[in-house]
Amino acid sequence: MSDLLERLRGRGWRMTAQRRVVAEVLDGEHVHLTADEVHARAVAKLPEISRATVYNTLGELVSLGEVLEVSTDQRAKRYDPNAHQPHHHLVCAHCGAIRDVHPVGNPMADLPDSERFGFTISDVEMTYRGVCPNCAAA
Amino acid sequence: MSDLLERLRGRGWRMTAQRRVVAEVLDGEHVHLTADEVHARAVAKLPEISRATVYNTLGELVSLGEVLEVSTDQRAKRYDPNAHQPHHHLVCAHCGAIRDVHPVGNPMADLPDSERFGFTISDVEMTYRGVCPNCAAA
DNA sequence: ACTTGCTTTAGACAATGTCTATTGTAGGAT
DNA sequence: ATCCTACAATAGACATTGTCTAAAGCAAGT
Ligand SMILES: [Mn+2]
Ligand SMILES: [Mn+2]
Ligand SMILES: [Zn+2]
Ligand SMILES: [Zn+2]
Repeated sequence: MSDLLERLRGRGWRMTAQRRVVAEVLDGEHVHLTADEVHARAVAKLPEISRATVYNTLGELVSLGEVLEVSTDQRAKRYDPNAHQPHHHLVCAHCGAIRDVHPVGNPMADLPDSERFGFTISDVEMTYRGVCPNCAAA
Repeated sequence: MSDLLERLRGRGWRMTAQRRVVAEVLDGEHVHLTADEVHARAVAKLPEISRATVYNTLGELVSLGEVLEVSTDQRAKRYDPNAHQPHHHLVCAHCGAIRDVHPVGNPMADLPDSERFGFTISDVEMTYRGVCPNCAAA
């Protein structure tokens, strides 16, 4: 994720140990951690990092478009580093596991004019729900 | 909404003034109130109703399948009496206005097997976002 | 090395929701 | 009509998630 850090530095981001560990924690595929999960993992690498800094940094990464906020349940928001490839989510109703998915088709086109109520629509968010293989086995 | 009350009584629901006003508040189309909004409107009809009772009653109505919980933002959950007609939502990104919508097509079929990760999928939730005519005018 | 403005921090505060112990009451029994 | 009792309502403590503030720390340019 050092290309992310380079990009951020180029955008005037002051580089600190705290910001580096938050960026490191958010690396990977199908990563959708809550702020407190990010904090717990960041503390493992940098014990003195505070909760406020994790929230601040996540908020900045979201503003910069480098991380997405995802709400698949009504609990804590989740932070998704897969911000550069549009996608939707598949969520296990039992354990909460989240996978990135890419349905075919154009859901925008599926909403008739008569159902648009004069809105200018810019975005559709799809959440598939079901039971993951792990939970089905148990 | 007295058919709802009849149905509930038939299911063994003890009828109280509090439950009646909550059910009354939840009557209508495109109604998506938060628990505290329900409480405020219930208080107007029955000043002594408590916040806990509103939460309890909403939770029961959800369990009974008579009201849906909807989360279109990461703020408070919203309670939707339109529980018997499957639908999705169109949300104004500016003022939060919510409309019930019925897109055509079958979004379940739009998720290829290779993207299902072994899940047994039971449901899809779609949220269209845009700007409502009111907010566009201003 | 110095300076300065950005960053971090602890903890107070806020919003939303849950739980508990007590009091009240709906509706059936008499 | 009155009584009983299990179910419901209530106040307020508590929990979770997130925001804000004021003080202290520090990155990076000079
Ligand atoms: Mn994702
Ligand atoms: Mn609805
Ligand atoms: Zn699962
Ligand atoms: Zn609007």
